[in-house]
Amino acid sequence: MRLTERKIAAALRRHGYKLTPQRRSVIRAIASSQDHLTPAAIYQKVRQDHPGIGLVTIYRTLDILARLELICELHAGGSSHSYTTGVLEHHHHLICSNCGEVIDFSGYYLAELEQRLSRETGFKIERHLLEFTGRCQKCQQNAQTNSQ
Amino acid sequence: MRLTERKIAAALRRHGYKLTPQRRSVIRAIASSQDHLTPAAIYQKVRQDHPGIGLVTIYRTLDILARLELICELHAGGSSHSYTTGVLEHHHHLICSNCGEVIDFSGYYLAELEQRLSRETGFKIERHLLEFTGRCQKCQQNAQTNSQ
DNA sequence: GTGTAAATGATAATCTTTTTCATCTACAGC
DNA sequence: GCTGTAGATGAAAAAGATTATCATTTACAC
Repeated sequence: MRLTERKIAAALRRHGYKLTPQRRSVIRAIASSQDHLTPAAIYQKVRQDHPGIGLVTIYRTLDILARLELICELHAGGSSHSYTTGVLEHHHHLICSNCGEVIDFSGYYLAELEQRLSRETGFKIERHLLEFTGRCQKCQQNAQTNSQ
Repeated sequence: MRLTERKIAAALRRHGYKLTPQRRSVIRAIASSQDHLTPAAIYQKVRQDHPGIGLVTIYRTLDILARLELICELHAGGSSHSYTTGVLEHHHHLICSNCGEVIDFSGYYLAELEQRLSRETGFKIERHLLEFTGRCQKCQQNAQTNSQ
């Protein structure tokens, strides 16, 4: 289940951050979209409400939200990170290398491997990142059509 | 088993790329190090042999080598990518969030999950990225010492 | 209300990576 | 061994993404 705008805003306050209209707007932009958005895309969306907002504020807000794990950061191959609403349920990503579509999946746990690694290396594991990259169905079909 | 400098060089030639001293030097820098190196670090190493080399050449060479999968690209959290010798055996990364140490591990295959995802989403999966992040033993000990 | 610590926005700096283009060179073919 | 040429290089600058600085503004605890 995805976090709602209200829950994210409340969590922000709870952690001692001020709830400014700008931050609220950034949160709304992310929460209202199903996609993973880059800072630049969020900037565009937020400027519709706040024409004067600075890109800096976007970065700062994203940084806080990501640190609190209220949004989820995606390290796709591209030049820029992107973000989406945090989820209560842990999940991973499947990314189309052609069109960039991102599908979330979950239900597969790496706990066993994590324990083994921890035992063998002495690491205290905090996080993991699992991403698959490939061609989505649509892009496979397009590629076929174009080459025939 | 890691690829050697000679094998990488040969593969480059085989794919129709010219084997310039600069490229050879970049390959040597990567192959002679156990660590994952950033483009900037490789630049520093290579300049010892080729004082006149441009950073651009490093980027171009890394781009080719990564595309041919002769070296392996790491998307650590940091601001820059890093690279290490390609390996014949598929592997994953365990990264210390404090000191940046990288440990490779393998022997855990995601084939089953990959098949399931492919079946459920229609994706043709090409690649995956699995990274664990945590604190290495040394950094855990240091943290303890400092806080007492 | 009011004071203050935190947040904002403008500007500029920084850092990584890419583009452009004139010059150079590895190497295939002789 | 030469030589021609496609491909590679290096210098410089552009392009992007992100971060730092700082004067001004504002949310909110009291």
